[in-house]
Amino acid sequence: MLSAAANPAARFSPQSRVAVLLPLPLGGAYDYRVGAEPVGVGEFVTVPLGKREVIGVVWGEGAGDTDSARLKTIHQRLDCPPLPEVTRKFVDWVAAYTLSMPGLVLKMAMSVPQALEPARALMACRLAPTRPDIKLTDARRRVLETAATLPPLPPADLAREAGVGPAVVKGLLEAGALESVAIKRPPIFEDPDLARPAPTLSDGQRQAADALVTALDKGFSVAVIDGVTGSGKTEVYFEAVAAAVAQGRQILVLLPEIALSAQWLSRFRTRFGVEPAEWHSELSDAKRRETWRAVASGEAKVIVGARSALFLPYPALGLIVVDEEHDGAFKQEDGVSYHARDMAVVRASLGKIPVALASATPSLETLANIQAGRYQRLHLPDRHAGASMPDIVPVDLRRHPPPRGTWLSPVLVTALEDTFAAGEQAMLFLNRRGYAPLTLCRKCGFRLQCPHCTAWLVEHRMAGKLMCHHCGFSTRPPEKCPECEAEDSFAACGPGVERIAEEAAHRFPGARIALMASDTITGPHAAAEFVRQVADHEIDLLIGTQIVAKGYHFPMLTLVGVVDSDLGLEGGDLRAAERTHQLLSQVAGRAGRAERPGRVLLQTYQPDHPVMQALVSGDRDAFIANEADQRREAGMPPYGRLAALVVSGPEPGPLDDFARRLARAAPRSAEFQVLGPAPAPLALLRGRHRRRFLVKAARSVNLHAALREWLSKVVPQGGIRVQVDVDPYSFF
DNA sequence: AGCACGCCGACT
DNA sequence: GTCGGCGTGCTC
Repeated sequence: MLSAAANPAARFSPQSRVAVLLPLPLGGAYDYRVGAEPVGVGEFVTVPLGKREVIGVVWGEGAGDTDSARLKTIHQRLDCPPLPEVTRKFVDWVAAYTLSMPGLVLKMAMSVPQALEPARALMACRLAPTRPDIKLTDARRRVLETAATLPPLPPADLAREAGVGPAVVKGLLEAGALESVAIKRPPIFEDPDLARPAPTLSDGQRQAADALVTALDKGFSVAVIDGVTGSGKTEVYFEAVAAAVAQGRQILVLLPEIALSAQWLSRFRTRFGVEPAEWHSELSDAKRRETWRAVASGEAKVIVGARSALFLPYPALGLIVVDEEHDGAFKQEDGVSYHARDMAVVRASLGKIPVALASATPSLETLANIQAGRYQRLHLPDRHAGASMPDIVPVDLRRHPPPRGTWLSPVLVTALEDTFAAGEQAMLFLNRRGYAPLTLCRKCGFRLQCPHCTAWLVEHRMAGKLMCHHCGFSTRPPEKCPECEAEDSFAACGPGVERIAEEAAHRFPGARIALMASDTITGPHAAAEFVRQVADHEIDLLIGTQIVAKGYHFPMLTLVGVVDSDLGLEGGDLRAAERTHQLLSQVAGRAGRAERPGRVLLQTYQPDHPVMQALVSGDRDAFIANEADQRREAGMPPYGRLAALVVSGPEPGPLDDFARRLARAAPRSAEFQVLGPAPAPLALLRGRHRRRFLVKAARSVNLHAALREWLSKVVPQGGIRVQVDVDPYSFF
């Protein structure tokens, strides 16, 4: 009855041939011979590969296409929970969808190799059965008394309990008065406390929360929590989190930038009394290892993470929440390029569980899915606790221009003065790091450019550097112009946040000003400290880039000024208008979140642009409907499909030859259009030349099959690489 | 990803 | 004459 394929817990007997997937960029799983010990599908094993030994996962029956004489034997089975079937399916699915090597996707699910070693037992001290004849000091007596009354403790804990230094415990261990025993490691992550009182929800919130809770028992579904900033989306999904925990399931909450989400964590702590497990790129190796194990064993119940947390080996995942689902940070661009929101939906579907997408400005993709009836919309129309929506006003820079050499219009300056006079806080938003985006020579017009990229060097005056925002290149400002050798001839062009801070400091000498940008915030702690300073009103004016737009809640913040509302509209990329609308809505949502009404001033040269009009009127739905119509007519996502193909290489000549050959091999039809090759928007990036193709396909064609077929026809060589991005977001 | 093999510059 | 630079290629 039970064939290997039908039985998810298939085991393979000694000497049989199995496929082992290795976390390496290889075309697929490799076949190995099972050793003396049988192995099960999903189990972690070590295998020989060339001269070394690597950890892999038993992926299924061997393919059998390798000569059995060449087959090597599995070395050993590792003693840790097998990779769950749904995780394996997910790895395969993502690899197929993104056209990337399955091993690279597996790597995302494995994190650190040490995580797979058996957990080291924790050493603890207790009284030895017989006390040797030793000199008893006060400190030693305290330690022995403490050890007699408490269960065995690790040396450091015992020393702390006894109020002595660690050396005393060490001395007693060596003297034989204490002995060490192995104890079970205490759980690292405590279960959320469900007995804590839940906040009172509004009727709208209650309905949405009930819908999410009901969905927990009904298999796969997608719900969209669509509510304006301040409408209490987090409280709503916390109810579903609580219900899922009560069922003994695990919950994954994806945030766009976990390292900057101190406020989210404190809300979680308030609601559930414990810390959730965190997963993001800045975890230390030790933390990463113990978190991975706690997820794999089921000990960690609630995991909050960045997009990579999707690939953790959850044995009992019951709910996924994607907060700020519209956020571009969910799209991974390098390596395996995937959109975490879309993959979260896939993961939920494979796991037959519900997923909730939350946003004040849902993406067009998500809204299209609501319209098509695939996703259920849970609408929260009002700000809770009586707060009203901020008043959004455009400031026409043609009519109220800032004085020469400055960037704040008199209208905005007056509003800021009024705000400070009323004892309230303000925020200025400009999505541009550094002092000035471009530096040029006044004598000859030479522009300082990155030597490795097609990009200007951005002056960071506080750091005393010129930096490339694409590759990290940084240099001291040159003494004289590299072109005409003129001295002191450099002029900063345009504003960055540092320059706005300079202007504000000059304009409002009494105001306490803080600058917040990704390069001035060095980690979660710095971000938390910043947030605290603003929340405690130690800051009057917060000036920042994108990161101030995130879900912070500052009750005294009543004025938001957007320095350059038109910035995101440049470049004419597909999502420019949608993205600008989302970003500015988010920024605007920072104003007036408590009982004080908020005001938002949008400095713009295009007050009639549909994006500005939509923000001013608050009619998001009309704006989106119009965007959707345009996309539909152009056959663009979500109504048509896109893939970007970037070919890169060290030399432009051979690269162009290769690109031309690729172009000639392209299948072309009305349903599958290939545009390019064209120089990629960054024609030179990190020293590599880049050319780009754009594939525009109708939903009716099998995009993946066509791409695979196409790419198989031309083999890159000479250091040339082909990178595929299915559903590209940014066009860089 | 590693680790090999392989072909051109500064050392004993 | 060798030691060693990292470019290309393979690993079941």
